[in-house]
Parts: sequence; structure tokens; C-alpha cells
Amino acid sequence: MKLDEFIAKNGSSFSKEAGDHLFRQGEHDQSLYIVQSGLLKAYYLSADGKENIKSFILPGDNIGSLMSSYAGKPSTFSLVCLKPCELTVVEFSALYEASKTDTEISAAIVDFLLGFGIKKEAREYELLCLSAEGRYRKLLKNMPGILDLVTQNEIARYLGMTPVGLSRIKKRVSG
Amino acid sequence: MKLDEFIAKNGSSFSKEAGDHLFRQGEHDQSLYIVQSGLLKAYYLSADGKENIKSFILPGDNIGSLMSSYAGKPSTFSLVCLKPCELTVVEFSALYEASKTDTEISAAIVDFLLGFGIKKEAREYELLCLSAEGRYRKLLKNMPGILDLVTQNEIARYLGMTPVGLSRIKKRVSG
DNA sequence: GTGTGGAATTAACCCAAGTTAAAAGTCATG
DNA sequence: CATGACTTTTAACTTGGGTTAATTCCACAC
Repeated sequence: MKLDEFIAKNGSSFSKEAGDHLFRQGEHDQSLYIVQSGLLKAYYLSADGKENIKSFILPGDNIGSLMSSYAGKPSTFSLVCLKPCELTVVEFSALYEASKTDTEISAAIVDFLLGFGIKKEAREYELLCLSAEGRYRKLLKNMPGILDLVTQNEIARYLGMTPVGLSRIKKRVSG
Repeated sequence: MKLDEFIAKNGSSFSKEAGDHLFRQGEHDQSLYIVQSGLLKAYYLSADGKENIKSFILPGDNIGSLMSSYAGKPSTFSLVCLKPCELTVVEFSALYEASKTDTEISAAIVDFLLGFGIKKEAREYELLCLSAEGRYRKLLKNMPGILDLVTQNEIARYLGMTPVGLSRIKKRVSG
């Protein structure tokens, strides 16, 4: 696809260690990151220090702060590596400008954004309509593999509950 | 903007009464609706008959089922008029095909989808990180006008709580 | 006025999940 | 295999919000 070529040409690759941040909540970061290998998490930190996990980012996924890249405001979340990562980075603006003149690139971006929209709607549905237990059951069904990649603590923060609550739910669901 | 012209040329306008559905959960509907006037709600109905409101759609907003339009699957939600509405409808596929060859249209669509993504992320944040009371306070601050447009019952279903719960929270917040 | 039907509030009770803290597992390192 | 640092589980207690049902508020019709 033309988009891959554009990214290969305009992007650059680098590695990060587990624990390294790509950016933090409140900072400006106008990049789009493509994950070649490794694992990251995007998370919110509330004023009283509580963490909520927005998403886990796996190889093949893309991540960046829309708020910072597109709206020019500080990022609402932080992005950190959970494992050593190989990443490719491309400036959002380069992609955005290219999309204005190149129909192949813009078509790829439209497809990307439509897929992104569908994913966000699915998450919205789960958070709005399902109970904590329902969200756990759905995760079990849809991405059971994630359970081996991250701690239960992180699964809980992703599902919008505490690790203690998740432990209880696990027991209820399996027992 | 070129997009407006495209919609004026390829779309058609019509009216609906309060209570009319544009489509229902489980149906296929591959249209994008542009609201000229009136008010609609998009909502999920669970197996046991509980309603959860995905969003209210105001004049100037657009709405359609991404799942149906883009992924070709049945819509995950229903769309109904809360007040008499003047709408313009355009087939998603027409827009999508046009975006592949026309850079002005695709640029407008990219902008639309980026804005859409930012809105969905904000909603995700609220549902993941805020308590019921927190979500109500945020709504009070960000769109106080909506309180006069729809019943408290509907506000509650939008915020992911029951009307009884919202009544309690209102009392707590103001009293 | 007097009904009538939906919307909102209130009250009583219930429960899922949060909180705090202790106990038990797990695993890497010396 | 002992030590220490997490992670997970368990327990005891608290709490926010759900549920059900009764009551009060309205707006509108008659």
C-alpha cells in the first residue's frame, strides 16, 4: 500500500526499553507511532493518582495523541512501553498534508480512521452498557491472549475496576 | 466547502415526526444523515429491555451506523427522532467512493473523521475515568443546554445511570 | 376548577464493587 | 533455599448507585 511507502520514506525507526515513556499526559506530541514489536499501554492518571488504562497497543497497531496532533492541545493520556519496543514514528502533520494531495494516501487514512471509529464505538458500548463482569467476560472472549501479556492489575485498570474487584469477578466467573 | 456541494447534489432531504425511527438496532442502514433541524437520539437496547443512550444528535451534527455503512454488519444501535426533524441523507458508499478520487472531498472526510475520533475519545475518557456524579458534573459544565431539550430520564440513560440515581446526584450536587 | 398520565423525587432496601489491610503465591537474585 | 519485591487472593467493612414502589409535580385536556 502507498501508505506503507510513505511511512517508510518519511518515518524513522527506533527502540525503547520497557518503562520508557513516549509522551506523558499534558505534553504535546504530534507523532503517530507504529508498533513493529513489543507492547505499550496508553493510560490516564487522575488528580488523585489513580490510573485508568485507555488501551494496550500491540505489534501492527498505531497510536498517537489525536488531541495533540490534530487539535494542538496537550495530550490527555500518557504512552509507555510495557516491554522493549521497536517503533516507527511519522509526524502527523506530514501524513495530514500528504492526504490533502495524494488520493491513495488519503484513502488509506480514511480507511484507518473508519476502522479506528469502529473500535472506539465498540469500547464506548462496553463502558456504557456492560457491567464490570460483562466487560471481563467480553475480554475473555475477544482477546484472551492479552491476559498472558499484562498483569491482572493492568487488566483491571483497563476494564474500569480495581484489581481486587477483578480478582473477585474471576472467581465468580470461573468457580 | 466541496463536501456541502457533494451532499447537496447527491443527497436528498426529508422530514420525520417525533418518535419516527430512521433505523433500528440489528438492521442494515448504509446512510449518513445530516440534521438540519430537530433532535434525535441514538440508543442501545439490551436483551432485558434496558435502554442506554449513545448520543443526542443536534442540528449540524451527522449520524449514521459505521458498523453497517463501513463494516457491512447490522447496526449496533437504533436512531430515533425526539422532535420533528428536517434531515438530509446521503449514501455512505457515494461519499466513500467520491473520497477515493476527489482530494477535496477526502480532505473534508478526513477532517470529519478526526473530529469524530476526538469526540469518541472524550466520551471514552468520561465513561472509563469518571464516576456517575463526575459525568453529570461534566455534562453540566460542557453542555448545560441539553438539560432543557430532553427529559432527565434520557440524561440518565446517556450518562450510564438510572433516572433515580440521577435525581439523587442532582440533589447532592446542588443542595 | 378536576381529572389524567408522564416526569421527577423520595424512601427503603439491596448489592456490586471500592477500600484497606493482611495473607498467600510467584519469581528472580544472591 | 532464603530473601525480597511484586502480584494475586481473601476478608471485613463501606459506599455509590440500582431496584421497587409510593408520592409529588406538572402540563394539558375536559
